[in-house]
Amino acid sequence: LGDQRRTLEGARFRLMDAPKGEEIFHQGDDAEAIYRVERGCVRLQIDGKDGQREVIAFLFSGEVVCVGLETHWASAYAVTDTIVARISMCSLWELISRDASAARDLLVSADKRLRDVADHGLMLSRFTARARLAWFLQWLSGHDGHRLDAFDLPMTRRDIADFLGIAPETVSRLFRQAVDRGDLRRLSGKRYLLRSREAPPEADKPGHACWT
Amino acid sequence: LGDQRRTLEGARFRLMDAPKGEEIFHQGDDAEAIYRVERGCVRLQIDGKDGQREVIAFLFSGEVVCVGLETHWASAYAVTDTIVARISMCSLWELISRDASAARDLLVSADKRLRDVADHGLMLSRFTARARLAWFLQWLSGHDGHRLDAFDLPMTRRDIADFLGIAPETVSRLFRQAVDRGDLRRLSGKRYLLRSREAPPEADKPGHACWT
DNA sequence: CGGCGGATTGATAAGATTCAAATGGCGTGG
DNA sequence: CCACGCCATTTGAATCTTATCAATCCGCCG
Repeated sequence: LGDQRRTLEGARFRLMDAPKGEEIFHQGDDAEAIYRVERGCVRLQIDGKDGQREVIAFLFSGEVVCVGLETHWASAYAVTDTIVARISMCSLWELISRDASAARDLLVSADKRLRDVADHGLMLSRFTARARLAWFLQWLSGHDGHRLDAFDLPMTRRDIADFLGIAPETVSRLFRQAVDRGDLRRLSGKRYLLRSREAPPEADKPGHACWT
Repeated sequence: LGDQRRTLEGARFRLMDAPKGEEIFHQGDDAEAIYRVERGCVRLQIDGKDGQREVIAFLFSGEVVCVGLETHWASAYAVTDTIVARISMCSLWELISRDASAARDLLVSADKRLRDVADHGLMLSRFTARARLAWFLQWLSGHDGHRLDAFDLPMTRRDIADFLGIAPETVSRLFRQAVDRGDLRRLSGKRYLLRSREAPPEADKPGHACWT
């Protein structure tokens, strides 16, 4: 969907439905398959010991879901109604031994995920709460349908909070601030519009350099 | 060194020295090779725009250094005097097309790294500064020479701070507290000893459940 | 022996969390 | 179709952790 050639094209797979909120697999389960998101949004998360959880990533169409080749070390949930392509491990290994370029594609995909997670870590290390939300919204607005910067926010405040490493209340407050400031507008329901970040560079007036 | 069979055994490589502090490769450079640490300690980091940086990981003997298959999206530095095996990209692709199990090993290694980085993110999301240091010390004490829990701390306070996402001053304060509390002992120079975390479970006396 | 950079320590302030309460939206069932 | 109830979200106030700034100390290397 969109990509010229999808990762793992050529592998045997089975399409599966996952209604909103449903668990696709759970941390600790045997990894019997890997998945590719065909439609919708998937949330990857690690559950800590004290009920705390970290949302590692939100995945959209075309992205490969692979967190553990023997045992899943994270859980996957459908954020919206979702369709995933399930590729069993034996299909996967079969493909790899048959087609070296598939192995390469998979490595590239794994490296991309690693990079994303590392960037996520950079955000978690050093960003202020406000910068975190800005980072998230700008990332998201580049992903979805992105017609004229409008985008959907299918995930809950809690999901966002656990992704950004801040409290849900803080997320809420920052949303209000962003709207009040005019950086964010709510169009309807879950649909939002982010003020273009390529604001004219002559905007030297103090107050917000880029609202990050 | 230690592993039954090393990842990427069978690939052509060249051993290279990297004296303490030296850069092995830099973020943004073309990825001409991947590396395997043979001896010493390597630090992976991402440099942010404002001079801020995130230390993604510290790597020890046997671990594969791969952050970017076309362009390095992170930098690698020698924390101690280090020897790395340099495996050029063409050797790598050649190996993969020749030996599917090598591809599998590499995927497993990439997945392990991803898991580590995701765990790192969990720490960055939710842990208090004190829990971060505990997490770090316990991880490190399981890695190094680990004779009787004694271990080396080759990295600077600044490195640790950037790895844990806290200020160097905070790291310093927490070290003092851990030593005062008796959880950590300095043996000599960079050598430390961590109090066994398997403290008798009958230790119900309030004060420190596990000092995390 | 001197000097330089990393490490420590202290005081202060800012940011975010926490707890608690009120509000709102959404789906369900009447 | 509307009313109800539940759960997510919002809002407020107090608190606490940690960052920041600045000064000093220490260890190491030349």
